[in-house]
Amino acid sequence: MSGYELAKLFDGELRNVWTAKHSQIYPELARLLDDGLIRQSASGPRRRRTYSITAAGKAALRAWLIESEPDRSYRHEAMLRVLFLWLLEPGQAEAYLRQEEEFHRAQLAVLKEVQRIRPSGPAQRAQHLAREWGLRLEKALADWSAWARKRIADGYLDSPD
Amino acid sequence: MSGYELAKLFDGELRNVWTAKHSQIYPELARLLDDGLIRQSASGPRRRRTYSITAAGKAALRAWLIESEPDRSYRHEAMLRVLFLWLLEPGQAEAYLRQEEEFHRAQLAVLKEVQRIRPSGPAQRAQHLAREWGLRLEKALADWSAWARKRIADGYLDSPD
DNA sequence: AGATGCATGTAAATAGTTACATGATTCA
DNA sequence: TGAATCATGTAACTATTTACATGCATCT
Repeated sequence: MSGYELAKLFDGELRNVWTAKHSQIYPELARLLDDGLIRQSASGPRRRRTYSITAAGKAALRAWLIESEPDRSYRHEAMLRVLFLWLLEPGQAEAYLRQEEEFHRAQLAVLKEVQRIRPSGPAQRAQHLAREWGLRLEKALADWSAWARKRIADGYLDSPD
Repeated sequence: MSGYELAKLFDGELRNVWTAKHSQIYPELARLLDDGLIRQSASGPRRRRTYSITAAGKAALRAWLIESEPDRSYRHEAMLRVLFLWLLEPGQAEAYLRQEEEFHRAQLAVLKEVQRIRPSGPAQRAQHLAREWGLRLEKALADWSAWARKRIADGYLDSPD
Protein backbone atom coordinates (compact mmCIF):
# COMPACT_ATOMS: atom_id res chain seq x y z
CA MET A 1 0.00 0.00 0.00
CA SER A 2 1.04 3.61 -0.48
CA GLY A 3 1.07 6.26 2.21
CA TYR A 4 -1.87 7.95 0.57
CA GLU A 5 -3.91 4.73 0.58
CA LEU A 6 -3.07 4.14 4.24
CA ALA A 7 -4.25 7.64 5.10
CA LYS A 8 -7.57 6.97 3.30
CA LEU A 9 -7.96 3.63 5.01
CA PHE A 10 -7.37 5.10 8.47
CA ASP A 11 -9.84 7.85 7.73
CA GLY A 12 -12.41 5.38 6.38
CA GLU A 13 -13.11 1.85 7.42
CA LEU A 14 -10.31 1.74 10.01
CA ARG A 15 -11.63 4.83 11.78
CA ASN A 16 -12.83 2.78 14.74
CA VAL A 17 -9.63 0.74 15.02
CA TRP A 18 -6.70 3.11 14.50
CA THR A 19 -6.04 6.43 12.84
CA ALA A 20 -3.05 8.41 11.61
CA LYS A 21 -2.66 11.48 9.41
CA HIS A 22 -0.45 11.57 6.35
CA SER A 23 2.04 13.74 8.23
CA GLN A 24 2.63 10.86 10.61
CA ILE A 25 2.44 8.12 7.97
CA TYR A 26 5.13 9.33 5.58
CA PRO A 27 7.94 9.74 8.12
CA GLU A 28 6.95 6.41 9.68
CA LEU A 29 7.09 4.62 6.30
CA ALA A 30 10.56 6.08 5.79
CA ARG A 31 11.61 4.75 9.19
CA LEU A 32 10.18 1.27 8.54
CA LEU A 33 11.94 1.19 5.17
CA ASP A 34 15.18 2.25 6.79
CA ASP A 35 14.80 -0.50 9.41
CA GLY A 36 14.14 -3.11 6.72
CA LEU A 37 10.64 -3.89 8.02
CA ILE A 38 9.00 -2.91 4.73
CA ARG A 39 10.22 -2.75 1.14
CA GLN A 40 9.14 -0.62 -1.78
CA SER A 41 7.09 -2.87 -4.04
CA ALA A 42 5.97 -0.56 -6.85
CA SER A 43 5.89 3.00 -8.07
CA GLY A 44 3.31 4.90 -10.07
CA PRO A 45 2.46 8.35 -11.37
CA ARG A 46 2.89 11.40 -9.12
CA ARG A 47 5.74 9.86 -7.14
CA ARG A 48 3.40 7.16 -5.90
CA ARG A 49 5.21 4.37 -4.05
CA THR A 50 3.67 1.26 -2.59
CA TYR A 51 5.29 -0.80 0.11
CA SER A 52 4.96 -4.37 1.30
CA ILE A 53 6.03 -6.09 4.45
CA THR A 54 9.35 -7.99 4.61
CA ALA A 55 10.08 -11.20 6.51
CA ALA A 56 11.76 -9.07 9.18
CA GLY A 57 8.63 -6.93 9.36
CA LYS A 58 6.42 -9.96 9.86
CA ALA A 59 8.75 -11.24 12.57
CA ALA A 60 8.58 -7.85 14.34
CA LEU A 61 4.77 -7.90 14.22
CA ARG A 62 4.70 -11.46 15.56
CA ALA A 63 7.01 -10.50 18.41
CA TRP A 64 4.78 -7.53 19.23
CA LEU A 65 1.66 -9.70 19.23
CA ILE A 66 3.14 -12.41 21.42
CA GLU A 67 5.47 -10.56 23.76
CA SER A 68 3.35 -7.60 24.79
CA GLU A 69 -0.02 -7.20 26.47
CA PRO A 70 -2.64 -5.25 24.51
CA ASP A 71 -3.51 -1.80 25.79
CA ARG A 72 -7.26 -2.02 26.22
CA SER A 73 -7.86 1.60 27.07
CA TYR A 74 -10.00 3.59 24.68
CA ARG A 75 -10.25 7.22 23.81
CA HIS A 76 -13.63 8.23 22.56
CA GLU A 77 -14.07 11.97 22.44
CA ALA A 78 -17.74 11.78 21.47
CA MET A 79 -18.44 9.78 24.65
CA LEU A 80 -16.29 12.05 26.80
CA ARG A 81 -18.64 14.85 25.73
CA VAL A 82 -21.59 12.91 27.14
CA LEU A 83 -20.16 13.35 30.64
CA PHE A 84 -20.76 17.09 30.28
CA LEU A 85 -24.17 17.01 28.63
CA TRP A 86 -25.79 18.06 31.90
CA LEU A 87 -24.28 21.52 31.30
CA LEU A 88 -26.48 22.03 28.23
CA GLU A 89 -30.19 22.61 27.81
CA PRO A 90 -31.95 19.24 27.44
CA GLY A 91 -32.88 20.20 23.87
CA GLN A 92 -29.21 20.79 23.01
CA ALA A 93 -28.20 17.49 24.58
CA GLU A 94 -30.89 15.71 22.57
CA ALA A 95 -29.69 17.39 19.38
CA TYR A 96 -26.16 16.17 20.11
CA LEU A 97 -27.32 12.58 20.54
CA ARG A 98 -29.54 12.77 17.48
CA GLN A 99 -26.50 13.78 15.42
CA GLU A 100 -24.49 10.95 16.91
CA GLU A 101 -27.17 8.41 16.03
CA GLU A 102 -27.41 9.75 12.50
CA PHE A 103 -23.65 9.58 12.03
CA HIS A 104 -23.40 6.01 13.25
CA ARG A 105 -26.38 4.80 11.22
CA ALA A 106 -24.71 6.26 8.12
CA GLN A 107 -21.38 4.59 9.02
CA LEU A 108 -23.21 1.33 9.56
CA ALA A 109 -24.68 1.50 6.06
CA VAL A 110 -21.24 2.17 4.54
CA LEU A 111 -19.58 -0.72 6.41
CA LYS A 112 -22.40 -3.09 5.45
CA GLU A 113 -21.70 -2.32 1.81
CA VAL A 114 -17.94 -2.91 2.15
CA GLN A 115 -18.52 -6.08 4.15
CA ARG A 116 -20.39 -7.68 1.23
CA ILE A 117 -17.11 -8.02 -0.69
CA ARG A 118 -15.59 -11.48 -0.16
CA PRO A 119 -12.07 -11.14 1.25
CA SER A 120 -9.23 -12.95 -0.49
CA GLY A 121 -6.06 -13.93 1.36
CA PRO A 122 -5.40 -14.13 5.10
CA ALA A 123 -4.70 -10.42 5.65
CA GLN A 124 -7.97 -9.48 3.96
CA ARG A 125 -9.81 -12.04 6.06
CA ALA A 126 -8.35 -10.65 9.29
CA GLN A 127 -9.51 -7.21 8.15
CA HIS A 128 -12.95 -8.71 7.50
CA LEU A 129 -13.11 -9.88 11.14
CA ALA A 130 -12.14 -6.42 12.37
CA ARG A 131 -14.74 -4.84 10.08
CA GLU A 132 -17.39 -7.08 11.55
CA TRP A 133 -16.41 -5.52 14.88
CA GLY A 134 -16.80 -2.07 13.30
CA LEU A 135 -20.28 -3.04 12.19
CA ARG A 136 -21.31 -4.17 15.66
CA LEU A 137 -19.74 -1.08 17.22
CA GLU A 138 -21.57 1.34 14.94
CA LYS A 139 -24.87 -0.40 15.57
CA ALA A 140 -24.36 -0.41 19.35
CA LEU A 141 -23.40 3.27 19.26
CA ALA A 142 -26.45 4.22 17.18
CA ASP A 143 -28.76 2.23 19.47
CA TRP A 144 -27.21 3.68 22.61
CA SER A 145 -27.53 7.23 21.22
CA ALA A 146 -31.25 6.73 20.59
CA TRP A 147 -31.71 5.22 24.05
CA ALA A 148 -29.83 8.01 25.84
CA ARG A 149 -31.67 10.69 23.89
CA LYS A 150 -35.02 9.26 24.93
CA ARG A 151 -33.95 9.19 28.56
CA ILE A 152 -32.93 12.85 28.36
CA ALA A 153 -36.19 13.72 26.60
CA ASP A 154 -37.95 12.12 29.59
CA GLY A 155 -36.17 14.58 31.87
CA TYR A 156 -33.46 12.26 33.17
CA LEU A 157 -30.75 14.93 33.39
CA ASP A 158 -32.79 17.83 34.75
CA SER A 159 -34.88 16.15 37.44
CA PRO A 160 -33.67 17.39 40.84
CA ASP A 161 -32.27 15.00 43.44
CA MET B 1 -11.99 15.42 42.82
CA SER B 2 -8.28 15.06 43.44
CA GLY B 3 -5.67 14.22 40.81
CA TYR B 4 -5.25 10.83 42.35
CA GLU B 5 -8.98 10.11 42.15
CA LEU B 6 -9.09 11.24 38.53
CA ALA B 7 -6.21 8.88 37.69
CA LYS B 8 -8.12 5.98 39.31
CA LEU B 9 -11.32 6.89 37.50
CA PHE B 10 -9.58 7.03 34.12
CA ASP B 11 -7.96 3.69 34.82
CA GLY B 12 -11.25 2.18 35.98
CA GLU B 13 -14.76 2.85 34.83
CA LEU B 14 -13.73 5.58 32.37
CA ARG B 15 -11.25 3.29 30.63
CA ASN B 16 -13.47 3.02 27.56
CA VAL B 17 -14.20 6.73 27.38
CA TRP B 18 -10.96 8.57 28.09
CA THR B 19 -7.68 7.93 29.88
CA ALA B 20 -4.81 9.95 31.29
CA LYS B 21 -1.89 9.14 33.56
CA HIS B 22 -1.11 11.05 36.71
CA SER B 23 1.88 12.63 35.00
CA GLN B 24 -0.51 14.30 32.59
CA ILE B 25 -3.21 15.03 35.16
CA TYR B 26 -1.21 17.02 37.70
CA PRO B 27 0.28 19.57 35.30
CA GLU B 28 -3.12 19.90 33.63
CA LEU B 29 -4.86 20.58 36.95
CA ALA B 30 -2.27 23.26 37.65
CA ARG B 31 -2.98 24.83 34.30
CA LEU B 32 -6.77 24.73 34.79
CA LEU B 33 -6.36 26.29 38.23
CA ASP B 34 -4.13 28.97 36.77
CA ASP B 35 -6.72 29.70 34.08
CA GLY B 36 -9.49 29.94 36.67
CA LEU B 37 -11.44 27.02 35.20
CA ILE B 38 -11.26 25.02 38.44
CA ARG B 39 -10.82 25.98 42.08
CA GLN B 40 -9.34 24.09 45.00
CA SER B 41 -12.25 22.93 47.10
CA ALA B 42 -10.62 20.94 49.91
CA SER B 43 -7.38 19.53 51.21
CA GLY B 44 -6.61 16.38 53.12
CA PRO B 45 -3.74 14.29 54.47
CA ARG B 46 -0.66 13.69 52.31
CA ARG B 47 -1.01 16.96 50.41
CA ARG B 48 -4.33 15.79 49.01
CA ARG B 49 -6.21 18.56 47.19
CA THR B 50 -9.61 18.29 45.60
CA TYR B 51 -10.83 20.65 42.92
CA SER B 52 -14.22 21.68 41.63
CA ILE B 53 -15.30 23.42 38.49
CA THR B 54 -15.87 27.19 38.42
CA ALA B 55 -18.52 29.11 36.47
CA ALA B 56 -15.80 30.00 33.94
CA GLY B 57 -14.93 26.29 33.68
CA LYS B 58 -18.55 25.38 32.98
CA ALA B 59 -18.76 28.10 30.34
CA ALA B 60 -15.60 26.78 28.68
CA LEU B 61 -17.04 23.26 28.60
CA ARG B 62 -20.32 24.53 27.15
CA ALA B 63 -18.44 26.42 24.45
CA TRP B 64 -16.44 23.30 23.61
CA LEU B 65 -19.61 21.20 23.38
CA ILE B 66 -21.50 23.62 21.20
CA GLU B 67 -18.82 25.20 19.04
CA SER B 68 -16.77 22.18 17.98
CA GLU B 69 -17.53 18.96 16.15
CA PRO B 70 -16.77 15.74 18.04
CA ASP B 71 -13.82 13.73 16.83
CA ARG B 72 -15.37 10.31 16.20
CA SER B 73 -12.17 8.47 15.43
CA TYR B 74 -11.21 5.69 17.78
CA ARG B 75 -7.97 4.10 18.78
CA HIS B 76 -8.30 0.56 19.90
CA GLU B 77 -4.98 -1.23 20.12
CA ALA B 78 -6.53 -4.60 20.90
CA MET B 79 -8.49 -4.42 17.63
CA LEU B 80 -5.48 -3.19 15.68
CA ARG B 81 -3.79 -6.42 16.71
CA VAL B 82 -6.59 -8.41 15.11
CA LEU B 83 -5.49 -7.13 11.69
CA PHE B 84 -2.24 -9.06 12.16
CA LEU B 85 -3.62 -12.25 13.64
CA TRP B 86 -3.08 -14.05 10.33
CA LEU B 87 0.66 -13.92 11.11
CA LEU B 88 0.19 -16.25 14.09
CA GLU B 89 -0.64 -19.93 14.35
CA PRO B 90 -4.44 -20.33 14.51
CA GLY B 91 -4.04 -21.67 18.04
CA GLN B 92 -2.23 -18.50 19.12
CA ALA B 93 -4.85 -16.32 17.49
CA GLU B 94 -7.58 -18.23 19.29
CA ALA B 95 -5.74 -17.83 22.60
CA TYR B 96 -5.56 -14.09 22.01
CA LEU B 97 -9.30 -13.84 21.39
CA ARG B 98 -10.07 -16.08 24.33
CA GLN B 99 -8.13 -13.69 26.58
CA GLU B 100 -9.97 -10.73 25.10
CA GLU B 101 -13.34 -12.32 25.75
CA GLU B 102 -12.35 -13.15 29.31
CA PHE B 103 -11.17 -9.62 29.96
CA HIS B 104 -14.35 -8.04 28.63
CA ARG B 105 -16.66 -10.44 30.48
CA ALA B 106 -14.85 -9.51 33.69
CA GLN B 107 -15.15 -5.79 32.91
CA LEU B 108 -18.82 -6.28 32.16
CA ALA B 109 -19.37 -7.82 35.59
CA VAL B 110 -17.56 -4.92 37.29
CA LEU B 111 -19.57 -2.28 35.42
CA LYS B 112 -22.84 -4.06 36.15
CA GLU B 113 -22.04 -3.82 39.85
CA VAL B 114 -21.21 -0.10 39.66
CA GLN B 115 -24.27 0.58 37.56
CA ARG B 116 -26.59 -0.66 40.33
CA ILE B 117 -25.81 2.43 42.39
CA ARG B 118 -28.45 5.13 41.82
CA PRO B 119 -26.81 8.33 40.60
CA SER B 120 -27.53 11.57 42.42
CA GLY B 121 -27.22 14.93 40.71
CA PRO B 122 -26.96 15.76 37.01
CA ALA B 123 -23.22 15.08 36.61
CA GLN B 124 -23.62 11.63 38.16
CA ARG B 125 -26.58 10.93 35.91
CA ALA B 126 -24.60 11.90 32.79
CA GLN B 127 -21.89 9.52 33.98
CA HIS B 128 -24.55 6.84 34.39
CA LEU B 129 -25.53 7.24 30.73
CA ALA B 130 -21.89 6.93 29.64
CA ARG B 131 -21.47 3.87 31.87
CA GLU B 132 -24.46 2.25 30.18
CA TRP B 133 -22.48 2.69 26.97
CA GLY B 134 -19.49 1.03 28.63
CA LEU B 135 -21.70 -1.90 29.54
CA ARG B 136 -22.96 -2.31 25.99
CA LEU B 137 -19.44 -1.92 24.61
CA GLU B 138 -17.96 -4.59 26.88
CA LYS B 139 -20.74 -7.00 26.02
CA ALA B 140 -20.38 -6.38 22.29
CA LEU B 141 -16.62 -6.84 22.55
CA ALA B 142 -16.93 -10.09 24.48
CA ASP B 143 -19.50 -11.44 22.03
CA TRP B 144 -17.44 -10.42 19.03
CA SER B 145 -14.33 -12.07 20.52
CA ALA B 146 -16.17 -15.36 20.95
CA TRP B 147 -17.57 -15.12 17.42
CA ALA B 148 -14.20 -14.34 15.81
CA ARG B 149 -12.47 -17.09 17.77
CA LYS B 150 -14.96 -19.65 16.52
CA ARG B 151 -14.46 -18.51 12.94
CA ILE B 152 -10.69 -18.89 13.31
CA ALA B 153 -11.15 -22.30 14.94
CA ASP B 154 -13.14 -23.26 11.82
CA GLY B 155 -10.07 -22.42 9.73
CA TYR B 156 -11.18 -19.02 8.48
CA LEU B 157 -7.72 -17.46 8.49
CA ASP B 158 -5.68 -20.36 7.12
CA SER B 159 -7.86 -21.62 4.27
CA PRO B 160 -6.12 -20.79 0.97
CA ASP B 161 -7.68 -18.55 -1.64
C1' DA C 1 -7.64 26.47 -18.62
C1' DG C 2 -9.30 25.62 -14.13
C1' DA C 3 -10.93 22.60 -10.56
C1' DT C 4 -10.47 18.47 -8.14
C1' DG C 5 -8.19 14.83 -6.34
C1' DC C 6 -3.82 12.27 -6.11
C1' DA C 7 0.48 12.20 -3.82
C1' DT C 8 4.25 13.36 -0.82
C1' DG C 9 6.89 15.98 2.43
C1' DT C 10 8.44 18.92 6.61
C1' DA C 11 8.37 22.19 10.79
C1' DA C 12 6.37 23.66 14.87
C1' DA C 13 3.48 22.84 18.43
C1' DT C 14 0.80 20.04 21.50
C1' DA C 15 -0.39 15.67 23.75
C1' DG C 16 0.83 11.73 26.11
C1' DT C 17 3.93 8.03 28.12
C1' DT C 18 7.76 6.29 30.72
C1' DA C 19 10.89 6.78 34.08
C1' DC C 20 12.67 9.04 37.92
C1' DA C 21 11.69 11.00 42.51
C1' DT C 22 9.78 11.86 47.06
C1' DG C 23 7.22 11.37 51.16
C1' DA C 24 2.97 10.42 54.21
C1' DT C 25 -0.46 7.20 56.12
C1' DT C 26 -2.43 2.91 57.11
C1' DC C 27 -2.62 -1.81 58.03
C1' DA C 28 -0.75 -6.30 59.38
C1' DT D 1 8.61 -2.26 61.26
C1' DG D 2 7.77 -3.45 56.71
C1' DA D 3 4.63 -3.47 52.89
C1' DA D 4 1.03 -1.48 50.50
C1' DT D 5 -1.39 2.29 49.11
C1' DC D 6 -2.17 7.17 48.97
C1' DA D 7 -0.52 11.28 46.92
C1' DT D 8 1.99 14.51 44.12
C1' DG D 9 5.52 16.18 41.03
C1' DT D 10 9.00 16.64 37.04
C1' DA D 11 12.18 15.50 32.99
C1' DA D 12 12.99 13.21 28.88
C1' DC D 13 11.21 11.05 25.28
C1' DT D 14 7.83 9.60 21.89
C1' DA D 15 3.51 10.24 19.42
C1' DT D 16 0.35 13.01 17.11
C1' DT D 17 -1.77 17.11 15.09
C1' DT D 18 -1.85 21.41 12.62
C1' DA D 19 -0.14 24.20 9.36
C1' DC D 20 2.74 25.13 5.67
C1' DA D 21 4.39 23.61 1.09
C1' DT D 22 4.78 21.59 -3.50
C1' DG D 23 3.59 19.48 -7.85
C1' DC D 24 1.39 16.01 -11.06
C1' DA D 25 -2.71 13.90 -13.37
C1' DT D 26 -7.33 13.76 -14.67
C1' DC D 27 -11.63 15.45 -15.90
C1' DT D 28 -14.80 19.11 -17.55
